[in-house]
Amino acid sequence: MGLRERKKEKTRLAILDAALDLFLEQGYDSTTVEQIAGSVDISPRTFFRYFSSKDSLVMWFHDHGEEIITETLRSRPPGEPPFTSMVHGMRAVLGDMQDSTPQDAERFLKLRRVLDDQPRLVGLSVARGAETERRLAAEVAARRGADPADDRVSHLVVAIAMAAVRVGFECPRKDQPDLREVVEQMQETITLVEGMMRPGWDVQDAREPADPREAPDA
Amino acid sequence: MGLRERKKEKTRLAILDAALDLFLEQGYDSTTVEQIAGSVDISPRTFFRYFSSKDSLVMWFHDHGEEIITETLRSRPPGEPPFTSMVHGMRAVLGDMQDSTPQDAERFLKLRRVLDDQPRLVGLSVARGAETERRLAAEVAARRGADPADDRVSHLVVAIAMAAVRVGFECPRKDQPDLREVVEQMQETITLVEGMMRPGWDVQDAREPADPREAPDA
DNA sequence: GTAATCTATGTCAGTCGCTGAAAGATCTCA
DNA sequence: TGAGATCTTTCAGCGACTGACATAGATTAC
Repeated sequence: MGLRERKKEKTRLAILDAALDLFLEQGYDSTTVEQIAGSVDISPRTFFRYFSSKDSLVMWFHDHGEEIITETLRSRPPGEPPFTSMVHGMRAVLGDMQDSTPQDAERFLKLRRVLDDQPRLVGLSVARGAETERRLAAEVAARRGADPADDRVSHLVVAIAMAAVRVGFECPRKDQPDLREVVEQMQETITLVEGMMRPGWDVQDAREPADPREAPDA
Repeated sequence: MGLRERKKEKTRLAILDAALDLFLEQGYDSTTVEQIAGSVDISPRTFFRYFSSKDSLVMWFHDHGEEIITETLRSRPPGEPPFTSMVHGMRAVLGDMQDSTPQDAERFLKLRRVLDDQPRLVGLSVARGAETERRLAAEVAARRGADPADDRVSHLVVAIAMAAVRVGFECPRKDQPDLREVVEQMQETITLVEGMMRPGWDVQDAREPADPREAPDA
């Protein structure tokens, strides 16, 4: 990897870090691209050469996650139930998070805080999720041998799985969770949704709101 | 209802119709607010008094649906399983669609076509869905007597239900379906997702595709 | 080591979405 | 009809984003 490449990567991360800090300081909307660019000494035009939009600053996590899930799907055994494969994909994402460098972990946590008081941005991430969903659904449909363009079951598999990840990501309400906690929360949510896939799943623990962990069957 | 009110409503619909037609003719991105305003003889500034953004032109359906679901949730018996309530809400939306005027039906179908070749816009709708989801989840959590701020099961109930509606909305690939067909598709999808909520739901009908590329393993 | 080349960056001008403020037009109602 | 509320337009301006062109720097060929 040449010196040039490394410099680019460095700039990229510098922009990201500067942006996250500014967002946390003064809010997403009141931070301009000009400011971000200014604080890493590049021109606004250059900013857009690194990130296609201000919004895309907050989507790198999503995009990375999508890659991992796609790879995982391709590597799962063909006969496996699609939802199970999706669950493996999601767990792979969580695994990747646990292996991440301290710097990456910090970025992730900052991102979470930014998204936390800006529901619109979560929305954007979800928005990109809609496209992701089509791609992943095609992937899943291919595995099931169904028509990729018109297989609602595949779409639903993906949509439900992604919903679970998102809910897990959003839910921890503690203000300064550490990475491990967030990952655990997400893991629990995935487990939760796995357990839901049977009749009555949504009643089950409504009877006992005090204690979330309860016997799996009534 | 005064003359003023009626005139406003008329303008609103005129804008909507003009916009939908322009979007279909020349694409969403290459249609400017100036053009839309021009074709109904109002100033661009006035456009923004009727619709808070260009994007919001494409969200009226979503917003309307959210209202109906919220109302429905409030009117369901307290003991009912939350997912069942959500299903009632979604069916209410479909019912409302069937009762809509021919003009509204046409608008809906045009909207569908616009969204069809602009995944980003579906995304936007979904994006707003994220906020909707928080509201509805709070509603559901209240019904379950759980903490509205931190109840993942409620979030999941809503997220999964909305995913189903969205998938049903997106999936019909026929280019010129009529309203009845779309509604039926959505209905089927809802039914489908109801049936999924048990172990193995995602394997189940993988056994009977027309062309079983894979043998269901043991 | 110098020249040729490639690529990242900066500058500039311009489009589009969107907003606040102030002035003008229109409707409503006493 | 006149007073007051409400709707619309005009205008000036911000911020995101883009294309075109020029420049500075790194890379490669000689």
